[in-house]
Amino acid sequence: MANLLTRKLEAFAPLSEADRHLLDAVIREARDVGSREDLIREGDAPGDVRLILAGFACRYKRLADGRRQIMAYLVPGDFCDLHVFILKAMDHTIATLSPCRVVEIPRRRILEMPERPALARALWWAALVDEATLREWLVNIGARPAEQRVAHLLCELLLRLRTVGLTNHDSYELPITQTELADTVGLTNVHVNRVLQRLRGDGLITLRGKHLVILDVERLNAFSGFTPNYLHLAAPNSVAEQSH
Amino acid sequence: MANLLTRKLEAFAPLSEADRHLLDAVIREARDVGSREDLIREGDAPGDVRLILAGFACRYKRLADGRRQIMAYLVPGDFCDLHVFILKAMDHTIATLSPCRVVEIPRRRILEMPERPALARALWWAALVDEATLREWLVNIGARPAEQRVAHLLCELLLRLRTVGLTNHDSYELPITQTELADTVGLTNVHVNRVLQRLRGDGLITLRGKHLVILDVERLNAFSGFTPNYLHLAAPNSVAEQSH
DNA sequence: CGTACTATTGATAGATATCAACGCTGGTGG
DNA sequence: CCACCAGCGTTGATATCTATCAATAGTACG
Repeated sequence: MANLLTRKLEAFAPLSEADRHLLDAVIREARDVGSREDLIREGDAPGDVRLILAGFACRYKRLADGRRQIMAYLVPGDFCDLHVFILKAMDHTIATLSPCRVVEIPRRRILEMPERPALARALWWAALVDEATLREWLVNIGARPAEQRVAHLLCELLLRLRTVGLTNHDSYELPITQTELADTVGLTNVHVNRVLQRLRGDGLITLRGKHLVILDVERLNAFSGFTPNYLHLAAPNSVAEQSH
Repeated sequence: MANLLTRKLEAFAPLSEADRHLLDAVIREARDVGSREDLIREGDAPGDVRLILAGFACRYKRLADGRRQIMAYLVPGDFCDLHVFILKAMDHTIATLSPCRVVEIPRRRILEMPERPALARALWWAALVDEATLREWLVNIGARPAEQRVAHLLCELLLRLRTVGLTNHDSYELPITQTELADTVGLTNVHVNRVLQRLRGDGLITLRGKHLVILDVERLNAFSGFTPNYLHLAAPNSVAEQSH
């Protein structure tokens, strides 16, 4: 299996053999983290750069009334905090949603990237896509009704997971609870439950346990208003399918 | 009057005399743009870097049903697109909300920044703060009820405008329509209108025309759950007051 | 002094949250 | 291996919030 990270970064532009080797080296010393553990907390000083190799993690904030808002999903190939080390304190918490495999990359590894222009650009790209995704989530929560909101999220995840080879045709594993889904789209767990039932009823998806199948991608895209432009993928059609 | 941009960047860390001169030079050739003009549109290729010197602008996306979501306010001292030139196409539109004064900074000016570490770090910081603000907006829209939502926005703007010297005690000019406010917090213009009335009725603010007065900052902060940590300001108390 | 936004108000509809309960499942300890 | 427990998904009834629709009143501006 190809290195997950190179695979993702090459969705932007090809890398040299040397760059790929460097990325391989970076990924060696991963560790496993259990489900629902905080990786770094709001207020902590940012340390090394973390990269998710397997599992789902998220960024979130908790409000005074106990409500929590998930602001990003981190899926395999995503960096937790590529550039934050400039800042003195984290302004949000990062936690696993499922069991995860995580690498910690020494800060200096990242700092020496400028010597490798293609790699540096690829990391830039990754950071810009993260930000663009955040903007799209804002649109999603701010302007779309409940059903299109969760549908949109499912469409986005299909593409993101596909670029790292974690889809099987139009299905993937979504190791997330309905309550967590609710915290990400700004709805109640009860309401999310009903929304999912309606999406199932409309023949758009199948979701049993943690296994999601999108029955008609075109229709789900159209329904939710999903357009992948904000993911800034180089060649939308060139991504190969691969089951884990 | 001190250079607005240096003033903002020094909210992160002091700059050298040379750096400040460079920023002064960058700002010379500004142009005026009318209200409600698009500066760059979704789909366009990013060009030079733009910086707002006066007035309010915003990032927004428009959905198929005509609804629009504003994803960021750009106030004086804010960059429109610091690093996007890596990408091939804009994924959102940037437009003025009021008459604005804008500089276009040649891309190469930005690219030579790495030779000035303090400056480079300051620009990094600005970009990270933009992203952190975006996250906070997501929390705002996703998890806070209507009144706290708009209250929170007003609290944020007070601080952001203060760091560039555009506040007068606890008041500032908010050259924005209620409908635009509605498009940013994900509510209806009618509802925003009622929310504002309640905030007025509770003695929290005064808003006549475009002039906003926050009557009790502490209370508004507490009410809306505002904490400025995500703005990553170096010295919260050291900012001087200055009326325009 | 019209004209066109913008702000405001009232009445009503619709969406989403809240509250409460129940069944299912997977894991865990006896 | 079974009994228990806790978390998760599901359902129903109801309350609350926010949107919609429609109209009127300010306000700015040519």
